[in-house]
Amino acid sequence: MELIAEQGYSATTVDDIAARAGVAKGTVYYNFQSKTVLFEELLRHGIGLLTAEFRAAVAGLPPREALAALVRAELEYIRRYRAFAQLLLSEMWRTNREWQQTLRLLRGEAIEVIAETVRAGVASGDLPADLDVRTASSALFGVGLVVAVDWLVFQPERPLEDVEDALLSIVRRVAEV
Amino acid sequence: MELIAEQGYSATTVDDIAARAGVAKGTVYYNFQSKTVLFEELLRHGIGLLTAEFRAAVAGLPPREALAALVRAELEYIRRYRAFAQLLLSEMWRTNREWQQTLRLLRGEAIEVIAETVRAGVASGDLPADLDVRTASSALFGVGLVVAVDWLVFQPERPLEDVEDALLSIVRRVAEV
Amino acid sequence: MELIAEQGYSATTVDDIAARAGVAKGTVYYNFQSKTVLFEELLRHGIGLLTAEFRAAVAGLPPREALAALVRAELEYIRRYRAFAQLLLSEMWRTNREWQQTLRLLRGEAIEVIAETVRAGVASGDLPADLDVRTASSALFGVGLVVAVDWLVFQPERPLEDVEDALLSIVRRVAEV
Amino acid sequence: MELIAEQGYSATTVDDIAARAGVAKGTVYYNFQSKTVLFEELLRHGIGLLTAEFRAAVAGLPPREALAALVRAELEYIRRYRAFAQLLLSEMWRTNREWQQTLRLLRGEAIEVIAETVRAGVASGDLPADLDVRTASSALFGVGLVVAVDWLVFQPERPLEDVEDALLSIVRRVAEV
DNA sequence: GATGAATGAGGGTTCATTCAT
DNA sequence: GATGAATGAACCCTCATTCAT
Repeated sequence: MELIAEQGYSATTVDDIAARAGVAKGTVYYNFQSKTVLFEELLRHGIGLLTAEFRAAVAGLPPREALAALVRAELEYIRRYRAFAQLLLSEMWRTNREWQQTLRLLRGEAIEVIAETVRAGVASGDLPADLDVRTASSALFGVGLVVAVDWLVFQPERPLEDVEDALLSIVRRVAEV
Repeated sequence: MELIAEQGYSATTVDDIAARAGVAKGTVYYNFQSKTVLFEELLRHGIGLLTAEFRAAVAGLPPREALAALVRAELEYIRRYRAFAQLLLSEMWRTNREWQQTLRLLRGEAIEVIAETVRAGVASGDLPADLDVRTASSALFGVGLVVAVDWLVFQPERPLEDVEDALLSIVRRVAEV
Repeated sequence: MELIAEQGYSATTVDDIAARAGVAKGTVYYNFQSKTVLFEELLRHGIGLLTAEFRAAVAGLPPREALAALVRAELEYIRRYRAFAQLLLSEMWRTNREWQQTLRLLRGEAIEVIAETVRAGVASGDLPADLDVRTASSALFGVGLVVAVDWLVFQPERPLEDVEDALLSIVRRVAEV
Repeated sequence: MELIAEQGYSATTVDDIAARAGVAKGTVYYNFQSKTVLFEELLRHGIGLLTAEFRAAVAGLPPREALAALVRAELEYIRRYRAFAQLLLSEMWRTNREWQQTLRLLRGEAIEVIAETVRAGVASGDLPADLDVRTASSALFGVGLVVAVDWLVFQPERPLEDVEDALLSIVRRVAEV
């Protein structure tokens, strides 16, 4: 995960992976069908973690607070797994890739947590009735990713709290009934 | 441009490029120092086009209208050069790439147009005084990219006008003094 | 070794080497870092052999006999590894080559055996006191090489013993106190 | 000549040659059938020069003095065209080269001048009667080349006069009736 | 369960040569 | 007489994958 997240998929060789894992190259193939499958499982692991944190963040909170909690959870995740976040940003909107299917599925699972929150908010009247659930959810996910990574890459001296404030204030305005 | 934008840098071979261009492989190397340089010139060309359209869009407009015009110009550009936009989204926030230097420079030129507009708006009082110019400009650029590409990739049936409306309304709210 | 010695470094492709060795091309690269490194190891092997035979030839002999033994050892070596000797003659005095460093080192080791003999002879008074050790050693090495190879290439019908006699008589005259 | 002598045949591209000559690449092919032919003419020119100097050196001298003059002429030539001499040393005893035929011919012409001197000396009784003309001539030529170049490459700090003295004294002893 | 030597398809790059202008 | 854009064969090298042990 460290290697591929830092260097990218193509730049990371199976030799590298085996060496970092402290096993022989054959062992990688003993445990994974192919490099592609290994990468898919990496994506599964990484996005699964994010989805789990999304779930933990919203647990028991009312819609508007849950929304804020999701933003915080995403930023926190990106801060902790910065390289993986960059990887996601690179791969998420690409087409013609072998693992595209898998990635869409995983993206769907993560966004579904956001969607549930939005859906509940719309139903309870806490969020605007004309808010398109699917659109709002995926936009929130994507915007959080790009804004946070942009900050990390191009303005690393700034504290991530600033991003959080900016994003939360925007979300709040958009979420106003 | 079509090939690399569609398949990505590594997946596109120089053979592919030569074949698509209808020339021999040697001809590619007669015109470009290396595959990397070719890609850099591709980036230069593509982002140069965007920068030019940014400049054309804001010409003579007052700050708030210029901001809206920039959003429209970016979306229009992404609609027209969809594959290139995906490429940008994939490469813009990666590190450890040979063309990173070039990309950062070009990104800076494009964002500078946005920054000039924001700066003028803050100076004239049309935009909030506490708006951080650098941050706001790069965020606007990034958000437009990810939201539009997300739409194109995951909800292609929706008209791009919806994205435009959504983005413009957000920008307007954030830009309120 | 046969291939490179016969055709030269550039004219011998890695494909050739793999084919002659009866392995796949990748196998060559699994065992050698690069074609250059392979060639360096070839030089190391070949010159190492010569150095070893030099050492064996002089073992226990008094200076003047040792000198004659060295000439005989060199000629015998050239006869046995004719192609390699030609290779040495071609590469030894070239500059601007990647393996130059390696070659100089190996040359130094081989010549050092000769030098030890000459030095001992000068010290014991068996050889002229004004003989420059370094010069005499490298000249002896080079002359043996060029005279023997010249004979092999341009007058192959002549027995090598003639060269031996000629060289030994010259060495003896020069070595006279 | 400068380029090929310094970098070697393979390392010098036709582009290099054209650039150094200040003409277009096509012009090189307008004047020379191929790179090989160009190299052959280079050899012809370079060795022709040496042959001419040999002829000039021996003109009118008695055999033993002519022999000494030849040694001096060869060394002087090597000093002046050092890179070309290294090139000769590299190519002269190689086999399986395209220009081998040409090179042998040219070598023959140069050595013939030496041979004429030796032959005359043997006939007149100035040189030992049992001296093999062909062998002696080619050996003198080769030894001069390798000893002088060795000196230039491995002991460049020493004056070439030392080599001259050493070679002349050897030649004199060998030439003693 | 684990290994690592071996593979070979495929990639980027070079460069002598050609030929229309 | 001269040019230089275009060529394509050939080269060195990489690396995901296999398989006998």
